[in-house]
Amino acid sequence: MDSDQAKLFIGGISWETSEERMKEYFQGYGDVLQTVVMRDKITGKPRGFGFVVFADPSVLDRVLQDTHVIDGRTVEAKRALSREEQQGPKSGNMGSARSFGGGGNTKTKKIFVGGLPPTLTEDGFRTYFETYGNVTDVAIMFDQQTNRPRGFGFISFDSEDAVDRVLHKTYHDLSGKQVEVKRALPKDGNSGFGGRSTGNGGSGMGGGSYQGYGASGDNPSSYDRMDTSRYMQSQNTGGGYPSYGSSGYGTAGYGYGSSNNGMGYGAYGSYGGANPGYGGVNPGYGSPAVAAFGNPNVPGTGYGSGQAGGPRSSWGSQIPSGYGNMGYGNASWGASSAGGAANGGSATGQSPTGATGYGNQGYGYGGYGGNDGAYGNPSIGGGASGDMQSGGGYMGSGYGDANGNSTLRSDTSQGSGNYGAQQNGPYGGGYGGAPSRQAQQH
DNA sequence: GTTGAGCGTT
Repeated sequence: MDSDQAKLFIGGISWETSEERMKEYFQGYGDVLQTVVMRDKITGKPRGFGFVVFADPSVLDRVLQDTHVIDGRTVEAKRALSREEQQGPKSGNMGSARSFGGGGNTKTKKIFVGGLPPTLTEDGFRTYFETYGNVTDVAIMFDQQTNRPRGFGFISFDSEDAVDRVLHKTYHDLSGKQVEVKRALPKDGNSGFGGRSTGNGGSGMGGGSYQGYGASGDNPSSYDRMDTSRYMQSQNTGGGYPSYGSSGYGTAGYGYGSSNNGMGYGAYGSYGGANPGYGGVNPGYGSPAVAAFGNPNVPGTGYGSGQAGGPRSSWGSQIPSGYGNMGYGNASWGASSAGGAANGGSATGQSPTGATGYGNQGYGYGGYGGNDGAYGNPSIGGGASGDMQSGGGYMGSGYGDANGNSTLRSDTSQGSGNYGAQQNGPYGGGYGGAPSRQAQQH
């Protein structure tokens, strides 16, 4: 993030130190766009650190060299870590992500604006942004109960250029107070592939090429079977999985059929290719944080991979949280981040839909070499990561249904082909059932 | 007391 380049973390500050005080202090080095003192959200007690954002990154060097005493405490200034960095340094390949982020893969023309002063009106909001282009929509969010401003809002433009212009700067001076702009997260998981940040997230496995899939693979037809995506976005209770798979890429050819229509898992499909008989088994399921079917014998392979559950929040970095990670079985996938990357471009990082786990396999990821019997092994305890769907019952039940039976919630009787030893999960047996043709051929 | 927090409605 550009703004992070000029942002410093200030640690060890006094509990008495305010934003104002910090600003006064650091103003001595150059223009300060913003200071913030972090407090406990509940108690309001200062946590002893904060951030300062300078207008000009070049002053950082001086700031970093000096020692600083504010309100009687010697504080420590360090470069602020981006969230990506916090999760695990990725040898600085972040920069390359840029071309994706700003570029043409973005569909959303909506901007999230954070840090709004409570006094700001929608008029003021709009007026400011109109200088960047045609504003088509403005919204300042209020708490539904208290009716108090929540401090953020949205602004929509009619052109991507305008959006780009706005995003060129992360901080905007709106009637005296700095606000922060970011691309809005697409609210519905399908639209958009809008996630920026390209999730080069990890893996380093040529995320670029995935992006390609991410973008082009979008198969609109999948929308047809989804009612309102909004609806599905909510918990997966009961209804089973919405067809996350919006993807369905490769639809034909890859056996991604939507054989499970209605039932949810739909599009997953398999890749059956290399592993006849496993037809149904498909990485990712696109389901949120589904742990992959790991081969228990391969520790470290990333079941939940990616950030199952996503640490803290994905705001800010908007990293795709690795839905649909596959990584099952094979260590070589292990990285699971492979999954993350694969989904990367499209994962919204937020929406349970979207982010289908396209069967990476078959796309050159080296087979999943997983060992066959492993699937469904009850010991996997798979669900692990699934913080979104508690219970993680996915596993347990044999997917891959060799019968090509696409029935979800089938009972054990479907068994023959099921690898799963038990039917723990609410999702019953053999989902994945996918495209029978592959599963059965042979 | 040392790396935040925020994503809707039509």
